[in-house]
Amino acid sequence: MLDPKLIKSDIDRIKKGLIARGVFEVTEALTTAYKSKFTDKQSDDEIKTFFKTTEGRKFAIENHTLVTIAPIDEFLKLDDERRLVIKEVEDLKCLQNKTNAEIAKAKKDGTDVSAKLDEMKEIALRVRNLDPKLSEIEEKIKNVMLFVPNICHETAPVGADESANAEIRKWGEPRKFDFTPLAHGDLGVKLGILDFDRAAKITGTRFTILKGDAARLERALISFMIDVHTNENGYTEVLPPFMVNRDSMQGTGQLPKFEEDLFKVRPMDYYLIPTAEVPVTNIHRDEMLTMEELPVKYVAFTPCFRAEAGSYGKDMKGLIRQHQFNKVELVKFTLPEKSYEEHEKLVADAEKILQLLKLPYRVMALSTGDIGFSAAKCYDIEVWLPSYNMYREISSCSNFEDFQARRANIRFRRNPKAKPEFVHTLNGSGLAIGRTLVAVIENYQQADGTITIPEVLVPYMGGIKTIKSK
RNA sequence: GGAGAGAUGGCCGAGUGGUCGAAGGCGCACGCCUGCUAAGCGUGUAUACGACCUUAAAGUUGUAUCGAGGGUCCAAAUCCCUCUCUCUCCGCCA
Repeated sequence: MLDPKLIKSDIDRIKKGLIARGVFEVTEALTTAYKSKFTDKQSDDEIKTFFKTTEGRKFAIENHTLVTIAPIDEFLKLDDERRLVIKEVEDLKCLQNKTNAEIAKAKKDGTDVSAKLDEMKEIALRVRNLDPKLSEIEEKIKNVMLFVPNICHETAPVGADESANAEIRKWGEPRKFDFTPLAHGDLGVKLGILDFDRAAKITGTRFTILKGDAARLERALISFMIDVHTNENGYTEVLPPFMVNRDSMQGTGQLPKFEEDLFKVRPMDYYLIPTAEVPVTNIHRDEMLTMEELPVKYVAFTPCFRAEAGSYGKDMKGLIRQHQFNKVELVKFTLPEKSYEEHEKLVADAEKILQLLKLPYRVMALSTGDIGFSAAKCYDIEVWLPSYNMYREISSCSNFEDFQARRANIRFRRNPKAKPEFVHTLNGSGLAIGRTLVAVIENYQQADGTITIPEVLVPYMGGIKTIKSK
């Protein structure tokens, strides 16, 4: 059933002109035209007029950013229809209720009511005809709505894809090797601590067996990260279910749009979680939080399962892209006015792990074209990987503003009498364990083929300082 | 997996077809009263979506909501079906 709150707030957003991104892929030609024809001196109105005449679609220009407003007309039309039908149905029901009261009274008095009953039968029939019409319209609205992505924050760099991402800061210097560093996959197999072939045998491609010190290192990383986040960063540890129902997936925005990326569990209609974000954010679904509770901060370790059909090249080898991987995830529920402040803190909390591990990284602000469906703003933390000779994503920290809160109905009151408001939700990897393992193996490898254990992990490794061939 | 019991407002709890958005109690809010660490009295106390009104807040009004969905009926908290969840017992299991 359609959640009326969802309709209301989405229509409001759209009326305010805050619309879908994704315009760039659809109208690449327009973007090119836009770039070649206009300079920053042009007024927004001039540009707007140009686009209106260029194509039958409507566009809005805001701060020289092209945004489509195509869904507006459809929404408004459906909304008007909905209002009309509601009015009609409710008037009829009102009549019904009144007549019902009269019938009840008349029956008590012993008066004849057969004439009224006939009248009522007719009204009931009319209501019955209108009800499906209403649900059909609401279904349509819901379908449009659930596919409308979040609106990017004004501080997100504008651009079509990852080439427009902005580097915010860099930490550490990539190490200079006096030998040719191996890729983690090759080194791991050589050391006998990674086994891809047997994993493919027992399950399939894109699964890996960690063995001996690699398995222990994975476990060490998990404990280390959780300890830092709970002891130093103030998060509460949770261990959620690794399967969730459809409502949860819809609440955080994975469904309905990304069904094909998920593993479905039979015989229940459950899904394997693609990230702890799903079960952890949904902890407070349909709940009313109090002012004192906020911000709520959780850290959760879970395996993550991703079906993701497409893949390419180098990532197919090694641990970078797996159907199953471990991750420590940070999730926050905050006051709306605090979410961007908390977002910065969240990134810093994740960065701290890399700093303690002494792994070089950089922080990227994702462009409007690269940000995921549900996020308003997103920072990726990218760790240096010698075998790629580049930085690779190891954490993604997003502010969803009220996008997830609206879908999942997570609210709070400023005081017991105040109107409920939606919280803002945020999450970020803190960090992806598998990729951290890769970064440790590659950055800490030695000329003799051994791997030095980062200092902070030694206690978690039972005092072992080096991984050697057995 | 099998058998049974249950799900009502912030909480407890009545209510087996019509005047029930729902008795009563607790809690909470406001007011009154009272000279004593308190009690009493009164009033109010859900959410959502419409309409009207308003600069806005408020207000008036309609509809829906008694775990969820569907059905019967002129009319459902109440009858029927399906599902979910909780509790008790049995089975199975780490």
